[in-house]
Amino acid sequence: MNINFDMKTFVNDFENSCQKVQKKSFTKNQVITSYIQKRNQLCILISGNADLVRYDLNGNRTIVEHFSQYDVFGEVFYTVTINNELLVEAKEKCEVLFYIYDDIRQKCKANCKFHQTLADNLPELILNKVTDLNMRIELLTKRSIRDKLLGYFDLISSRYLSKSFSLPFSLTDLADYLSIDRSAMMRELKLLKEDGFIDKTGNKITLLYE
Amino acid sequence: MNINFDMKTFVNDFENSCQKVQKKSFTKNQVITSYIQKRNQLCILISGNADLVRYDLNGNRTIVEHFSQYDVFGEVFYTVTINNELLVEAKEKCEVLFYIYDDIRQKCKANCKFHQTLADNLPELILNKVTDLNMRIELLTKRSIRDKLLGYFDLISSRYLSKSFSLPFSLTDLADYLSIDRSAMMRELKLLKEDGFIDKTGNKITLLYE
DNA sequence: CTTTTTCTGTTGCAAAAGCAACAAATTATT
DNA sequence: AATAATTTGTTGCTTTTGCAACAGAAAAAG
Repeated sequence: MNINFDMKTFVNDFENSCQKVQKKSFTKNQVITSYIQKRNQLCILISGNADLVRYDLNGNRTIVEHFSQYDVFGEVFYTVTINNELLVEAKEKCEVLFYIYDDIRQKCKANCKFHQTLADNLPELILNKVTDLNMRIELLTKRSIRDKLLGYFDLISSRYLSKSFSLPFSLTDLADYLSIDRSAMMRELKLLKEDGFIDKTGNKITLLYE
Repeated sequence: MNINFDMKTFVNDFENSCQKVQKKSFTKNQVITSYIQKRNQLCILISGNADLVRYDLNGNRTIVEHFSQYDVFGEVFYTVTINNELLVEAKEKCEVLFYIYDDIRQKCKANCKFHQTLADNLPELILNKVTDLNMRIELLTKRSIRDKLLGYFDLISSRYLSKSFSLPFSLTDLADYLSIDRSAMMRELKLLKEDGFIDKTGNKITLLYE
């Protein structure tokens, strides 16, 4: 991320933005946006957290991405296919800014600073998403449930700079995020405990290795 | 992609670029670049095709991405972790342009048009990568080998606008790309044939449904 | 043109993961 | 505070996937 760009300051300056940017609030379980056709929407999550969820034809649910404060999402990042339904669902009370991508790229007519700042920092913003997605791919390409779990725990651990952390997901959601069966995952968690790799109380995990 | 930006024209104009951009050639199986530390490298594949390959601690090989003409890759897109070795390997004779990302973003001192054009189109370039990665994630989150294969075939089919196509991979590589066991994949391909979903001769596939 | 190497196709067996079903615990709702 | 809904934890059984090994085909190298 460009060191001159601070999302917090940027977002707090919303009052000075132009009319084209919309700010909306959502309550738990509400659909923030659905990816249906090319709408060129770019969204910034100001508060709360939300999931990008896909429901496929077999009825499987996948949590494609998990968003928390200042994460960026929206249909610009996606080539929508016919076989799935893609929704961003609020997991709790959320506030979201909605942009039209073209207003960022092809210069907002109002020529406002708010759009301009975002345009200037767009490459880094999207680049961050690329590295996130690459980490996600690294997780998904792991061959066993055990490796997926340990890989995910390592990620969270290094993010929180601690061997002990609470999962940002329910265990049910974690299984949908790692794209594995929940009961098989529970079994593996138990084995990881028994084998002395982790400690687990509720959704609090402690890594016992390294 | 911005309609004003044509990668082919851009790349052919290389002779007029500044000194900072390097053009290198590679032969089959050579390592084009390895992702080791933050080197802020951005590369454009001018000709040939190459794979981004990861070797993990268990000795598993994963083809993280497959690159063909005008694809963009490099360490800027990756937060490198300790547990893997990431290499871009030429699958055949390749020509590659090497940029330093900072020269694109923080304006090349020579102020050359070549860097500037890329800077202007950087968001779309990176955005294309995001949508590619999202498609990749969609494949990897499929729950069975069968669904991964069919999902991949659909992708190629829609890219070539034909129900019949040659795979851009060897079957060995395809398994590493889908992150599944090769022999299990071969078995599933046979079943797909027997069940009348596909026809297959060598690495030429024909989809028999829809 | 011959040899070496890599890739394909196949199989039996073992291990891992998925499915279904249920009780207990926890969290939401009225 | 009582009830409903969701999540957690568990298990037996089934299915899928992975592993290992090998022969034949194809491709690359000498």
